Amino acid sequence: MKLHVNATRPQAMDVFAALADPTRQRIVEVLADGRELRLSDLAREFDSARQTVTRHLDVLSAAGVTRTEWRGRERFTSLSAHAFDPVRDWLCHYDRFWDARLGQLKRMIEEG
Amino acid sequence: MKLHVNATRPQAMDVFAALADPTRQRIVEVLADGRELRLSDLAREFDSARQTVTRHLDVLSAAGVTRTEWRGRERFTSLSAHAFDPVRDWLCHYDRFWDARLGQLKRMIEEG
DNA sequence: TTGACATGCAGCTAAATTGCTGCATAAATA
DNA sequence: TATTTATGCAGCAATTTAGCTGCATGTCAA
Repeated sequence: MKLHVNATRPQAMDVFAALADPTRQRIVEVLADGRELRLSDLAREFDSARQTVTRHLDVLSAAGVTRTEWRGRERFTSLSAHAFDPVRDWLCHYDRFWDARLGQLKRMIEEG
Repeated sequence: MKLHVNATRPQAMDVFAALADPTRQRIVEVLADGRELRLSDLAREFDSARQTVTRHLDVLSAAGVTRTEWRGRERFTSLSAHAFDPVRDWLCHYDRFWDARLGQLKRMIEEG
């Protein structure tokens, strides 16, 4: 999926799309312990073509979930420190909605 | 996207997939103030075919994001009370990972 | 310099997704 | 009863996605 607004500030929807795939969820899981992994290591781990993993990493990094670092000819990928911030923010947004609704409900009850 | 495990307990991935579409995000936004809306009202609101909205509502309710209530021939949709719980849980899971990593880092520093 | 290795880029196929239309069905209403 | 209304179901076309292969490029090491 294309980035919703621009390339520098991934929106929650991009992160949702990035996480809506089982292979990418596995990638995130493998990276979750903080390791930096090479592209070909990931490909071997998942028993899938290197080019396939590349595409998934493109989606993840476009969504800001992962970061890429080049050392010589090797591409290392790790989880971004702010990987899931958009998701957190998105949840907060709707939590506010719900708090307001609970408030309403409370008033309705109190006022009979 | 098919449900990842079974139909009764939507996984975070199903919710991610459900929220990874702009039309469905708009539906969620419209429902967020707690209203119950009829199918045809939603279709009119989004200026799209009723059958298209039906499909989106199927995805959302399969992911546990919305609930459906029938009254006579009318189908009302509202946000589920636990709409985003899987997302919250998913975040908590990775927060634990990060806490553990911070703990490791702390120990490494303290122990030189 | 030469060979091996890590990766990118282009392109192909199968499957899933999103939008639509047409028609059938069931419920409310005149 | 006949008509309108709200919806479901089936199916079609365009787009996107996820997997693959083949070949080109660039880097390291002998």
